[in-house]
Amino acid sequence: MKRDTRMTAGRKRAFDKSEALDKAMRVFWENGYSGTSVCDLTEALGINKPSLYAAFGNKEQLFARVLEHYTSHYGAPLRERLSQPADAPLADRIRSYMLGIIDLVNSKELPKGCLFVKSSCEAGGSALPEDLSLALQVMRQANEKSLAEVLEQERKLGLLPATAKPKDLAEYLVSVLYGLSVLSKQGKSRSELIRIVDIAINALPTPEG
Amino acid sequence: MKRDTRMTAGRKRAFDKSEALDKAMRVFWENGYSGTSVCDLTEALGINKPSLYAAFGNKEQLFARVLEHYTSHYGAPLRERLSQPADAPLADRIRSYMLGIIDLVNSKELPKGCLFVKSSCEAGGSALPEDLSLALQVMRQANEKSLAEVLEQERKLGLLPATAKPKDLAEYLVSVLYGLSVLSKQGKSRSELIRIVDIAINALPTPEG
DNA sequence: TGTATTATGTACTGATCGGTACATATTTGA
DNA sequence: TCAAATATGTACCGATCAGTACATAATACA
Repeated sequence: MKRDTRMTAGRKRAFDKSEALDKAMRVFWENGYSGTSVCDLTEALGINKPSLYAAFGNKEQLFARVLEHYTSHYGAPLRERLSQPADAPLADRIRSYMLGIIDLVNSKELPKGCLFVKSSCEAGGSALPEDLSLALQVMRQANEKSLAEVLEQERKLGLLPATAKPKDLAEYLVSVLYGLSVLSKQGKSRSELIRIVDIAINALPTPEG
Repeated sequence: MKRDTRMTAGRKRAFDKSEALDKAMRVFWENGYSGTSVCDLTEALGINKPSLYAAFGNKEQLFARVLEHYTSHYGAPLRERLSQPADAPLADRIRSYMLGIIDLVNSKELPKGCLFVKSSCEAGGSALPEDLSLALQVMRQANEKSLAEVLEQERKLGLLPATAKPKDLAEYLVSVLYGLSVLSKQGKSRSELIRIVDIAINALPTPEG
């Protein structure tokens, strides 16, 4: 069954599995889960259906791996901007993080918008299998928690007022980011999105005042 | 062909057309355009397919009417909160407007989230017909424009600084609202969403400062 | 009471959906 | 060179998709 790096008997896979995963991500990102057919996927990947099913299980399992791939390769790496130039002002780091999100949801080389937001919008009804809705829920909680933890840390360092509520602030920032991804999907330009960020930053409380 | 109010010969329609439209809206709101089948609709409406096609054309035309119904009956009426108690502070009116949106996207009697945001996320790819994507685009521009016009009016009245950019502020507010609808879909409570609004309001500039 | 007109219910269409059976091709290890 | 194992390509499965033909029922008007 499990092959990947190990060398066992059998014909070699004629396509690169992680390249295929990235291609599949773009198709789902473009058309959504229920808007993507298995034929759409096999055409984009240049493989036949049995190869896809052998490599990834089925459409639902493939989408679950796509979500993993998306967050680990595209979403999560941006989070280090929140703490990375440790001597930079918090507002600057948050701005840098949000600009990173803008470049992700408004890239020329990727579908517009955010796959995670798009999938969340599909969740709940019959369009998305329940297991995938649950997976999204888990990812959302993890993302929100990591953001709130960064802000809590900043508060302890005195870069946020003692009265600031990191969880609420995190949810606010997430709300703006979600909105940016929808606006990007609707055709807004990078500079327009940046102007939104520059306004949104003003809502953050400062230590003195 | 056209009947509606006029009295011509022929069997009477056995269902209320506008009630049917509202029911159809809820189905699309729940499952999205590509996630909703015509059978889903006929079951929810309690009618047969020929009746649906005779009354609304086809799936795409029905969805276009659903979008109209949604904005005119649920979205647009909230906008008067932006100017209505004319003596109330602008921030209070904006807050009231945003709370109205929260109650819309987080109602117990309606599907969670915003049909408009959900549909926008489906747009672009092959999941949504191009004509519907265009219709969404038009609705988005109208909504944004009306919001910006209110803010421009306020600026002229001196309730916003002369340097304020109504268009940018409108896009910022829209961004937060879009985010709220996604967060509501993800399960956030009304009180959590209100806390986000109360933070978001802080980003608005005040005349003196 | 006809007759034209419209709606309804049944039953169907071809196309596409997700998924697979099966024969064939290719690889490793014995 | 042979056998076990894995991948590929073709061709198919039943289910569901959006949409419709057609016979029947009900209504307004003459």
